[in-house]
Amino acid sequence: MGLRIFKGLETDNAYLELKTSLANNESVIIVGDCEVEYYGRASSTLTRGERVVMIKQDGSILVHRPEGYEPVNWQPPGCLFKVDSLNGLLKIVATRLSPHEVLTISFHKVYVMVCGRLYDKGIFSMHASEDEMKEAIRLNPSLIEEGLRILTSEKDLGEAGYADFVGEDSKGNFVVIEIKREVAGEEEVLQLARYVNEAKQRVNRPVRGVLVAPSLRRRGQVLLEQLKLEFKALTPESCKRFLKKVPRLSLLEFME
Amino acid sequence: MGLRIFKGLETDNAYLELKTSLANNESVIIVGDCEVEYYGRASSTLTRGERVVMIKQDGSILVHRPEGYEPVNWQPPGCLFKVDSLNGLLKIVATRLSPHEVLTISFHKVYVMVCGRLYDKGIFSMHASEDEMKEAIRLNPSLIEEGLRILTSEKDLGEAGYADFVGEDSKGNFVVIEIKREVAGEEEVLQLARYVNEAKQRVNRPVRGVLVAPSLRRRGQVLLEQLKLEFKALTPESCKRFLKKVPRLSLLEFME
DNA sequence: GCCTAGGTCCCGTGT
DNA sequence: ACACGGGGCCTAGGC
Repeated sequence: MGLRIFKGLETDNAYLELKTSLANNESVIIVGDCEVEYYGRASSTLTRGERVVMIKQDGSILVHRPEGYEPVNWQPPGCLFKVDSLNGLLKIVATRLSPHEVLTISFHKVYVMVCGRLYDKGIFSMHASEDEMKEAIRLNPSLIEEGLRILTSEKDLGEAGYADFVGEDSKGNFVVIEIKREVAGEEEVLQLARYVNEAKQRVNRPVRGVLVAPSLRRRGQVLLEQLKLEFKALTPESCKRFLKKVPRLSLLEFME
Repeated sequence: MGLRIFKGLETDNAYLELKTSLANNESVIIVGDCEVEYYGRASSTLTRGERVVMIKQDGSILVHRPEGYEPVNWQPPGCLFKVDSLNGLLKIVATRLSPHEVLTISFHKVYVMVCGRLYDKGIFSMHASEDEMKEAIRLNPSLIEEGLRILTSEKDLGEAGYADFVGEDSKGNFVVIEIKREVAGEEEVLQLARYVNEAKQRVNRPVRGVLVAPSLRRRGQVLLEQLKLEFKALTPESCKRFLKKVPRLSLLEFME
């Protein structure tokens, strides 16, 4: 690791180092006293204060205040950087082309600057998402109801969108299934209703619609009853527990 | 500024410094080689790689890979930290109480560590959001239609939620107005429909519903027609241009 | 480019 | 605590 670390740099020296770093596509962290302006979909100003600015190798940039999860200002990956040194200020202009947005950071003081390429080939894997619920249901449709058979996943229903699953119940009814990892509401019921209506026009037999989620909000319950749809409570945790018990294909194999 | 900066610390020394920093409620930035685990609403693992970890004064923590706008793992403000040094590893455990979630970061190597309190009393101000559209419309309802009068803003419509505005047109009809800063869709039409239905039960005269947004998606258009609601195209930019021309009260004065 | 759908979304606000 | 609405949301996938 060849990180270059600078303490208490004058802004004009910081400018030179930063220019080199950006030319070499390095990551840069700057801690210092700055002000920030943004113009684009919205616009904002932030007066002077001490912050952490992170520039990443993919052309993203974040301005972090000493509190809060979110960056106060930022630019997503792929933006263009221009740096300048004038009147004792280190100026960083990060421009995004589409939509056209400009972020300008002006450092009055640079306390610390860390420059260097970071090597990260680590593998990130996530679990207990909607995908895991889908896999569990595919392997064991009786998690939703006894006798259910899954026919297709991610069924294209044209204008209506994509149903998570379509299947068939023990009585031969067509079943459209929409799965949510979290508590569902009106929006999710409406989504299912679209799929069911579309399916009714395509299938020459009774069509049921089942919303699968950990729970359903009051408004969603009202709409669900009006539209004569059904709800089945199921949590990602219970799906995960089920998957643990079953020797199974990997998610990747499932996807192909 | 009294930032403490450490290069190439052994993990056990990093542990001691980090413990002191957290006890003093300082911000900490660590650049190093680490692995990460998360368990909570979902769960994830991330194998070894070089990353930037930021701990903030409000108890939030972010793990940033060298690419991407978003942190790969994180914990929002208010979490509890526990640090440990064992087997040559610096271990940081950040726990959130509700929902119960645990983030564990294990550093194999610490390249740089920066510790210190940051002072940021800067003032952040945002413009051209939905609020600015509302203010422009309030000052000049004819941006929506000639002869419109605004009666109240944020009218409480009980179960149905809050309409952005209610007003009265030149023919004495009651008008419910929903404003969106961005392209609107089905969801926004549905929201307006709720407000209109609620208003109809409360007002003893014809009720119109107008959705105001830069544009309306196809699906939204269909639903809008079905529900006999109306759409008026208006962009935040045009509202901003209007506001610039008018000497006006501040947003704060408007809010009271 | 637009549109759809999801997220450990986060965040404020109100009940 | 839950629910609802908003965000410069961001991100990924399809067309």
